[in-house]
Amino acid sequence: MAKAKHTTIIEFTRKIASVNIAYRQFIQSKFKEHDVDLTFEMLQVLACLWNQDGINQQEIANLTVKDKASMTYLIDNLTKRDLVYRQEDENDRRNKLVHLTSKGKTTKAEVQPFIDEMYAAAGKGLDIIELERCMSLLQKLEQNLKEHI
Amino acid sequence: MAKAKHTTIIEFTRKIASVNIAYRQFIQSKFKEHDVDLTFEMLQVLACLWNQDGINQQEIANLTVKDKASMTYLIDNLTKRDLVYRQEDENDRRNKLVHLTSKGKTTKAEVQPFIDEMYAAAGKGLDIIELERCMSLLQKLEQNLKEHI
DNA sequence: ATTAAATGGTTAAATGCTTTACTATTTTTG
DNA sequence: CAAAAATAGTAAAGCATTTAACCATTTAAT
Repeated sequence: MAKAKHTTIIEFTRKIASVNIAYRQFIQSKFKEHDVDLTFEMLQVLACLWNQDGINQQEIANLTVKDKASMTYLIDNLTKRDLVYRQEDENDRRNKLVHLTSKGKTTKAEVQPFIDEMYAAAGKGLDIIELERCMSLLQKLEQNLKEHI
Repeated sequence: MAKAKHTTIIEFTRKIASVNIAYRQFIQSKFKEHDVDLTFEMLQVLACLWNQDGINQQEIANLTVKDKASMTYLIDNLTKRDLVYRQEDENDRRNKLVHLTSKGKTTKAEVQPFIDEMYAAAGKGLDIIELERCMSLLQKLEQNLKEHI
């Protein structure tokens, strides 16, 4: 690979990591400011359920790009906080369906504004066409990495 | 914000997270395949030192986009494995300069090929101009998030 | 010059991630 | 149908991250 391109890829990789961290810090900072006692990961899980309640742990893991073992741990913690509960799936007893408690449901009203704010802030001044072009490049890059493992 | 754009940003955000994970899994998979007993995070630190030995912990933290507390922990772990050692900076005694041991240096030859392979795989078929355009969009997005915290 | 502020590092606690091994259940295959 | 493979979830151990409080040292302000 040409030196210039190699250097560009290295910078690009670092930028992806730092953007990822910026998202996380945005939410953590808003939550701290407003005394919301939730981690970024818990929020990711809750957001899936606000969109569709009663999906199973593996489905949540896929949506949040996490491991099923991490998901067990996260659902445990959310259960301790009385935000969700597990229910066995009668149609396929391997599955545990995850449901929001009433507290889990009301939490949405409390935190959704911060999520909307995050997306609004992130996209400020960005062109949707550019975003889509960039996303398709990211898609190719991800596919490249997965193909060469 | 228009609905289409909001949806695009949400997808975009998820794609950034999944690309980040793809990088990590690429390295973890190569390391496992070749019995290299290093985590992704340890590699990030070592790669900084292979590039420039003897920088301080905060500099490594900045380069790897990590917290200084995480850095203390990582340097502790790398020290236990006899890959690096700390040295007090005589010019500014707040700093600890981190140096590679001889084992830390020889590890580079073992591992650098996988890193090069990762960047080569990632960039395959991608245009450098596109990469730079995408990177500048990511830069704006990151700046947006930081400004609205 | 002295005080206040900033910087670099450490520690501890709580949370999260990853790997491996394991159980239970369902689906595929021969 | 029975054996094998795949899928969903759990558990434990080791590693990583975040926050907050805390030192030590250096720099800035007056």
